[in-house]
Order: sequence, then structure tokens, then C-alpha cells
Amino acid sequence: MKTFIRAMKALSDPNRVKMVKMLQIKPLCVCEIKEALGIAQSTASKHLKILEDAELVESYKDGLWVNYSLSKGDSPYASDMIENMKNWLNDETDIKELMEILPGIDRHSIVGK
Amino acid sequence: MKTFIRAMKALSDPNRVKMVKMLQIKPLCVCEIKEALGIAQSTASKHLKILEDAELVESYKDGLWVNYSLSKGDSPYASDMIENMKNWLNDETDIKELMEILPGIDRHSIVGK
DNA sequence: TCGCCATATTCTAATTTAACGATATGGAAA
DNA sequence: TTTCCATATCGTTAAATTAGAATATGGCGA
Repeated sequence: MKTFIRAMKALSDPNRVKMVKMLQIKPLCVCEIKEALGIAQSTASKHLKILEDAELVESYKDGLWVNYSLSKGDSPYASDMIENMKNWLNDETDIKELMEILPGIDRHSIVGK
Repeated sequence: MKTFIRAMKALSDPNRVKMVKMLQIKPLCVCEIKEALGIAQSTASKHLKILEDAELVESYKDGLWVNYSLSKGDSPYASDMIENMKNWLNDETDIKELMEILPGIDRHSIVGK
């Protein structure tokens, strides 16, 4: 039950849902995610931790960067939800806008911290 | 997006999840639900309203009673989640216990208010 | 080694959520 | 009409959630 609740809570926040949708396209580092969503770095990092604790997302280091990607089917509810979400929300204005700006987001060209 | 978040939030509480699992078996009135879960009547009523707002549940009156049942496939995310949840959580101790006491719960034999 | 850079963690304030008791509502039965 | 009964709503309190600024961590490059 706790595992399930954790997954549902993780998907109960718009920013975290947007993160999942972005990660459907490609792995991203924290700074790219914060940039795309226009939120503080600490906020992005915290949200990603919540997604990771829910086993919706996993991370691996690449030098200074930490790349996040959708996790690959360990947890029961998480992997089902990841599958479902591929079909969900694609028509939402928010999401479509995100998908448009995503190709222009590059970790090397992010300015101030 | 708001619709989706509302559904996820509705499923982010253990009591509400238990309500959905119980309603998979049969429609129930508020007093039966509160009895099965051991919570206050006002608490049960409020949770049911949240589930109803998320279109996971619908209600119809039967005399003094208000019967709640799983809603029948209007909302996109809600109906998918209802389907998914049929396969989820059935091995949980909490849920199995609920399923055991459920047949013994009867609106006519509930004591105090 | 020293100083950045990306990320994680801590702190604090503001908002949301969940619970219960008490009260209001509305219909059925007397 | 008056009284109950099941349910809904209100009021209050405690706990959880979210946000950003500030600080800590840890590794790469000079």
C-alpha cells in the first residue's frame, strides 16, 4: 500500500508530471529540467528525488551532471503508470508547449545558476 | 492537467484507495464505508466527495441512504485507473482484511450514529 | 591544492490536507 | 407537523506539502 500511495503522490504534482512527460522524450539533467519548467534548482532536485523514491525515475552521473530517465520496469505500479502516461496528457497545452521548447534546451547553454 | 492531478490526488490517500477497492465488490452507503474503515462519518463523506469530484465514483440516493459505486467510464484517466486498480493491491494485508469483513457489513445493523 | 560547477540538503514561510466533533439539511415515518 | 435517521457541511487543529534562498557536498579542471 505504501508503495502505491508513494507512486500516486509522486504523480499528484504538476511539475512532477511534466518531468515524467519530458523524460519520455529523452534523459535530462537537473539544470535542463529546472530551465524547462522555470523553477528553482532546489525545487527541481527535490521533485526528482520524490519521483526517484517512487521508482518512477532513475539517475546516473555523467561528470558533474546527474541525468534522470524513466525507470525501467522494476516496481509494479510505477512501470504500469509510466506506460499509461505515454498515452496521457499529450493534448494538454502545458505539455505541448514543453515538447516544443525541449529541443532548444541544452545543458551547455544554461546561464546563471 | 487539472483533471489528471485531481484523479492522482484522489488516489493518494489510503482510505480513499480502500474505498475504491471495496466498491469493486459492490455499491456501499456512507455508513457501511465508515464502519468498514473505522473512521468518522464526516471523514468518510468528505473522502467520497473527493472521489466523486475526481469522477472515480458516483452516487445515487436510495431513501435515506446514498449509495456509492465506481463510476462508469466517462472521464479518461479515471476509468483507466479504475481498470488498473482491479489488478492492483489485491495481495495487500489491509485490503484482504477489508474483503473479509465486507460481507458482514450491513447498513441495517450499524449501531451508533 | 584551489576554485568552480552541478546537484543535494537545510531552513523557513505559506498553502494544502486529513481528522473529528458539532451542526445543518432533507426526506421518511409517526 | 414533528421527530428521526443518514448524509453533508462547517469549524478547528495538527500534520504534510511546496516553494525558493542559502548553504553544503563532491568532483573536475587549472
